[in-house]
Amino acid sequence: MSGASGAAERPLRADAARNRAKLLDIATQVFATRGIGVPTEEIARAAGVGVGTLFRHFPTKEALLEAVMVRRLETITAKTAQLAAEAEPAEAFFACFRLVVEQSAGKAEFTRALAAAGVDVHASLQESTTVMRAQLAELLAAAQRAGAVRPELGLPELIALIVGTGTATEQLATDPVARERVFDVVFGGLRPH
Amino acid sequence: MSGASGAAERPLRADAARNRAKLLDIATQVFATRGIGVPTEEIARAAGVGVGTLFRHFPTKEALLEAVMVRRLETITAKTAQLAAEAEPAEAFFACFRLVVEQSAGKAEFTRALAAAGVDVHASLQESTTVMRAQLAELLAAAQRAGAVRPELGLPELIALIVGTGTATEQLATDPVARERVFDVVFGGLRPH
Amino acid sequence: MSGASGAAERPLRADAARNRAKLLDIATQVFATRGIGVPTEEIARAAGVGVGTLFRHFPTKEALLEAVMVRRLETITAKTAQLAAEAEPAEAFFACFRLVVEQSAGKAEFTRALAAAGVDVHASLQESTTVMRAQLAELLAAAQRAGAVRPELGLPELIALIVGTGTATEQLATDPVARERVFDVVFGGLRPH
Amino acid sequence: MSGASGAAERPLRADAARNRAKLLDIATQVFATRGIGVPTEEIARAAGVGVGTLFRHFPTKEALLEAVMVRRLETITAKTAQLAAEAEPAEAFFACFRLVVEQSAGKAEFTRALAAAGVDVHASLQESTTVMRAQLAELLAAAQRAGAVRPELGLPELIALIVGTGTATEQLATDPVARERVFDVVFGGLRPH
DNA sequence: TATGAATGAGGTTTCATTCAT
DNA sequence: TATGAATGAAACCTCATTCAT
Repeated sequence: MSGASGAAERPLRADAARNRAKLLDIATQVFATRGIGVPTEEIARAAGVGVGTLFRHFPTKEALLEAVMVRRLETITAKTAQLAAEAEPAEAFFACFRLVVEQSAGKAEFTRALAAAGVDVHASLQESTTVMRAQLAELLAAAQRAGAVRPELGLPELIALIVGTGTATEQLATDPVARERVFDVVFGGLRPH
Repeated sequence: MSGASGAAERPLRADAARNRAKLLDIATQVFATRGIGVPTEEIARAAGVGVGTLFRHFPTKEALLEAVMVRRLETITAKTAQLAAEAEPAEAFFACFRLVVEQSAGKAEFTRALAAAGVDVHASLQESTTVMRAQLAELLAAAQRAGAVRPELGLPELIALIVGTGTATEQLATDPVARERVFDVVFGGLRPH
Repeated sequence: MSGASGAAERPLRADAARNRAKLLDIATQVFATRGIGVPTEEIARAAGVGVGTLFRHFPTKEALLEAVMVRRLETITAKTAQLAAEAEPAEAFFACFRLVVEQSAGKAEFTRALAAAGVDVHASLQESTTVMRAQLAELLAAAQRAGAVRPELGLPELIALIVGTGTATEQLATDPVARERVFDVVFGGLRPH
Repeated sequence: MSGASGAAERPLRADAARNRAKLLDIATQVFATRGIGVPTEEIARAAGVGVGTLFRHFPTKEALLEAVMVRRLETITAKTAQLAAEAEPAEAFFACFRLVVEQSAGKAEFTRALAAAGVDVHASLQESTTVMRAQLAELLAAAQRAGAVRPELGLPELIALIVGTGTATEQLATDPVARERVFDVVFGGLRPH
């Protein structure tokens, strides 16, 4: 398991890899803060490369967006797996819920794309979301068996709640205390009544 | 009560008024179903008028969007006021929460605009949101006095939760049962532990 | 037969019609002299309108090209029909051959497009070429019955020869005498040996 | 034979020479089948080398095109010289006419470039065409002296007819019989009436 | 020397907004 | 006043050519 999940087809030259990474980083950030409407050229400029380079790496704006989302999902899934392995079911469930929410927070469009996940995505993205869904399903089931979460809750609702909580906390970016109270409410509601 | 909230400058000829109303109706619907990215021309065509007419009534695309939101907010505020007057504090609070969520549901862009409410809106929208915020603040306070809602919850969190719940239910559009479970969770969490 | 062949779907405002015509004229000329590679914007500028106007009338560069060709074909077919009606079979055949060649002369790309006629064209162009082919077939048959043209010649060869003669005369643009000798050769070869 | 026609500046390493040859072969073929619009990169890929290598050998896309044409002309000139030496004037003339046409057939862009020959070409191409023109002039004169070709025909018309016949036969690629009839017509027309 | 990543000018097309009819 | 044609600033994307590896 030495190769990371993204496993490039060919080794990719050092500078090319650097550029690709830089582009993904910048795009993630720019899409998050300014929405997916930003001109491709601006992302290229922010990354310090020409448009041509961007389009060599991501042949389409949509492809760039997808790559951003895939990478983000992969990061989350990796952290989730770790958390799930290390903690008790109940603790793991809530920690992961918070993790996913926080990783997506501030990235409105991304959140929306995650929302559309089950619907019409391309192969690579499909794959990433499938992994994440499987993880969440497992965490949920374990937490329910442990009596820490309402037994009637299904996976779709869980995902909807995660996305919703992301939207909610996004608006409270400047007020950590209020954000914590939002988690209190949602987590409180998730526990058996 | 001749001067409605929008304060009409001049009486507006009958057909002009009809056009304006039609445009608002169509725009509400089109923005909701196809996103705010739709060409202005398409909205005009759907409303059966020329683009010129549209721009005569709303000097900017943004102005149209704002008008759509203002009208929606006004509708909601009116219904909220009615509910608040007719029901017990606790009942009124939850009914209004659900009302606002459902009125915004399926209108992702609108939800986001509502989210941005406290930040950078234009005068007319500012006014509408202020009214709504006042209503919600009152409902919240009353419900808390009645012991039906956690006492530590503030208005910002409440609004964030409404918006978040809107996002969440939006994704469960086809599954009313799941949607109801989302409300169960959120409402459960809102009550004192 | 009051309506011209092009029969606009809707009356089209006076200025719009003027612009459309101007664009077609300019495009015909520019494509002819500089090839189909010229930027669309240049055609718009030459016609004294903005790019937007060009694209309102012809939603695609290809559409513009097609329109240019259709109009040219229609002009030719009309003149051909007149010639065919007025002259004896032999005379008509050769006059039309020359007419088609000369109308296409100097328009290399157009000639090539005409060449591709039977192959992959869009509806409107298909229609125009079909008419022209029918005319040529009739002229050829009549001339052959009159003993003025080799009896074994088929329509495909005739068209190929027209296109080829067009290419040939195009190169002799500055030397009318030489061009006439090319016609002598081809016409001589067309007659029964 | 160290100084080949192109006058190699330096001996050129064996692999470099192989690459150059491969590039010319592939380019000839690709330009012929897909037009001169194909991206340079595609030609490089088809030849199994990087773009950099292509541009080392041919500093410009135009230079590559020119090299392709020069080589083609050289091939034709060589074959023409052989034919001219081996056959009677009349036979040689018609055989060479057909040869030139067929060597250019299916290479529309090339034909056009040949057509532009007398006009604005670069040195190396100029040279090649000059040789070919001299050969054709000689063949024509001999055939006219032998009474096999109309005496009034000049070199420009001959070249125009060759190019035109090339265009004509190109369109009949799938019908050898029709193509033969085109030659019958042109050859018939070339003979004294 | 060969490679292919990077560059960026330029091409086509869209769309908010203005203005002649 | 209503219409929809005209406008032109961008947006996305391609490709000849350069240059680091």
